[in-house]
Amino acid sequence: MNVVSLSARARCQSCAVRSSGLCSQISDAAANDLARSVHRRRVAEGQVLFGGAPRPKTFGIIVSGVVKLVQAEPDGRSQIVGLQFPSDFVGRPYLDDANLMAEAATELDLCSFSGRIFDSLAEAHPDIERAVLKRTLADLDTAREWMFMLGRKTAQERVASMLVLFAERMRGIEDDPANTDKIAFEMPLSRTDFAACIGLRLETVSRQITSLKNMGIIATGTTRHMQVKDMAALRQISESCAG
Amino acid sequence: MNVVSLSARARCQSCAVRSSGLCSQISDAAANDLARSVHRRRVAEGQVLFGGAPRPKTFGIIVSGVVKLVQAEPDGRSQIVGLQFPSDFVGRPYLDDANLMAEAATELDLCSFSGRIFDSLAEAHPDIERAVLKRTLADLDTAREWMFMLGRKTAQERVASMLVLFAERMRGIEDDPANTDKIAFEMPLSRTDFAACIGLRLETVSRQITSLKNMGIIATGTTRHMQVKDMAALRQISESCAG
DNA sequence: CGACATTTTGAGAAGGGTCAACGAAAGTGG
DNA sequence: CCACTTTCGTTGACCCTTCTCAAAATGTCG
Repeated sequence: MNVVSLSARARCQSCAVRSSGLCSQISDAAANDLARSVHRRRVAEGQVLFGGAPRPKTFGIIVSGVVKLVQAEPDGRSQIVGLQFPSDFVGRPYLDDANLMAEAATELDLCSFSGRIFDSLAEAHPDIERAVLKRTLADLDTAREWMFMLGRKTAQERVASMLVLFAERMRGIEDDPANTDKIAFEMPLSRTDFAACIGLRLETVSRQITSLKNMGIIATGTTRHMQVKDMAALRQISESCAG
Repeated sequence: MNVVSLSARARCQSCAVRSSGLCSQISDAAANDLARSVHRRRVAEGQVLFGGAPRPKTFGIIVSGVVKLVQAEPDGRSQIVGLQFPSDFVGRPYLDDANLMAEAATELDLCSFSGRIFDSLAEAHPDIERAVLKRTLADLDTAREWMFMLGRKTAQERVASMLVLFAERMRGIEDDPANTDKIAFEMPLSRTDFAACIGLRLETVSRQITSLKNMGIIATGTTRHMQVKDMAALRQISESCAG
């Protein structure tokens, strides 16, 4: 069994999120058990991880890509209430029917496991539950800052805030970390999804992006390519639109 | 020590939230340890439980009253991002400086304990941590439904939603549970706080309440007294304002 | 009863929504 | 490889909801 567990863990050595994922915050014993139960899989953009009718109910840690959490109502309105990035945990423990849908916003690499396996691991290793608790508390903090944005910020502040978020979480693909003022990245979301994140219509988002371009703070190449030219200015706008 | 723990637990027998609080969802051993560490106290309206500068950092379970969680920015704007009612857990484990403030919206009865005690109890009893995890996940679900409201609902839907929430959580003081269509209760929040919950100005809230009164769906006595005359209609409005 | 805080009502302004047209990019099939 | 369709993003014009500022009304408490 040591052979199995060692080889399972060995695969983790080359994992892109080994130092920041949930798995890095638990005991070796728990990490070994987890590694043995996990499988790497690729998920196509648009695929539902949980919350859809047939309920695949996936758990996992994102290795690459972005997941959107969508709160949708029968009348067609929907709001994106969370985004999960590489190293984040995806899943809703202890509840079969969350009124919430998780969908791959981009193609994903997922280190995934089933709900049953999560339950038995949580039972055997309290430190896994503690790590999930810490992540959940952090998600709650994020959700509450997001609520401030939805309740109180202007359109321009919202767009700037979201661009700051993306710039911080999507960087590293082609950037040197030293250059913190100019950041280029691929937008993980369509304009429609972008708007659904910040509680606006896509036309409004488009206008605000144009406005930021005219101010010289950002530039866009092909549709999804975003270039922040003055991160400091963007941050300032994200906090107060007043001038 | 059994004498001590028994007498500590004995006090719980008369507690108003003994059957719904965190303490009812953990093992007897954990509940005994918790009971021994806890003290009942009364908190005045407006007092800060955590997040203020001198940082009292209270943990506790609400026995009576309402706590508001406020996300405030330096420029003066603030958004209420959560409300905690009797039997809810208050506190932010594992983080000294949440960017968030918890304040007594009404006078409170609190079954409280310190952060240090929480840490040692969590260490000794994994089931306490599991119970907190479940509460936190439920809080996250609530926050995300709230986000939908802030991002997508109209003023009238927001006011109706919040009244439904209050009606559901403030009832029981003078109501028979059989009569689910007419509910009377005391509003735990001022108009200003009410507005801060749903991302509107207080004038807009006031107008919407007037409008609901004119529709015959609610009635108000003195300022804080609210009477829902047609709960079904209120629910319907809370979900879609369309007509 | 009088002073203060809170709530309601009013009128006007503005931010963002809606509808519609246009342009750009990407997939499709010959 | 190129027309064709389809999807996605941008821009424009107009309108409606909500915000803002101001005043009146109501409630609260000494």
